[in-house]
Amino acid sequence: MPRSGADLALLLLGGFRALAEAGTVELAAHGYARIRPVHDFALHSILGGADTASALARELGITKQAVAKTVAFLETEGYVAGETDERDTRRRRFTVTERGHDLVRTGQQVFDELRDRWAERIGAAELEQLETALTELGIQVPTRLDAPGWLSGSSPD
Amino acid sequence: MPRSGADLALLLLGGFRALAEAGTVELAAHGYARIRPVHDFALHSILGGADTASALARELGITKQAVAKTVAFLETEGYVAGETDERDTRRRRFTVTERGHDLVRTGQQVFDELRDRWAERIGAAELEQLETALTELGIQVPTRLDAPGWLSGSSPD
DNA sequence: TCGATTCAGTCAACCAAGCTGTCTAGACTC
DNA sequence: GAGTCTAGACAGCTTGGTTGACTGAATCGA
Repeated sequence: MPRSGADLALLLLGGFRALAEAGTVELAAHGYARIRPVHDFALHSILGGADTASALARELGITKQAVAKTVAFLETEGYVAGETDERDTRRRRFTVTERGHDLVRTGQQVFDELRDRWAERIGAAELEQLETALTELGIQVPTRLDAPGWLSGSSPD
Repeated sequence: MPRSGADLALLLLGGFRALAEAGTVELAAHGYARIRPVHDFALHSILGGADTASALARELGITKQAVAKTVAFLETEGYVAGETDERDTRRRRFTVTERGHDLVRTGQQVFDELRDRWAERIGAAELEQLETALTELGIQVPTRLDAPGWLSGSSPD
């Protein structure tokens, strides 16, 4: 009995959602409320050197305005600090605060634990095979996190 | 080298997105533009007997208002037809039109083909194992399609 | 060196797909 | 027949993005 392609898609989405939901809950329980992946991504990008709004926009594939909002959140929540670049006063350069580092660390930990729990349930080998399969399919890690395609009517006009 | 939980989440999302994106494109190419999963879901639900706005809302887990918009789209695009229930004139009962059936059929076909293509690339056995693994994890097919948890800041206050 | 262009960032307005809250009106229930 | 429940609609809000117009700083080039 061959399974349907639609079910496959939903399984994948369901899997992601299960992890995501649990992760958000755990993070909130650790005191990191209202954290979305884009925040974590932004922190990673900043750590990776994309430390201005424009650079982040390029890296995250969203507009500068969207970045501005995201970074404003991160700044008011104390995850990043921004100050004007002395060499180029147009720019504000962001650095990840201690609390920001904590968030990144905790996030990693939380998701690793969730993965471990999965491994326990279906076996480490099977989980690794699942990851290998997806990797082999050339699944590229999405840079844009919102609007998962099919969901949000992103038809290419 | 153990992989990270975050990567696993992104692989799953990436997998879904790859299918979803390709599916949307294919559907658009077949003349079904701006179709989102919720549309397909709604059609299935109507076929399954949830043929009023309220019933659809319950089934899809969204509000009546959201259903109203969805159904309005489906109706103007000719996928469903609605007419007032004679027994209960408050209600409009929806039926799936021929075009609606075509869409459902084509959608299935498109996604099955995408799945076949994956099977060719990584092997049918491996793909089935992937599906089995996810199924074993008790991944439940998401009823709500938008706001995939971690993405949309659905923190449980 | 001055003018043109590019680039960083902000503001305002908009969009999409949901949401809540309020309402009308038809249908059951006693 | 009164009260309650249900179907559906309308208005307006929310979230997380978008576009477009703009200011002001930096850089390029004749």
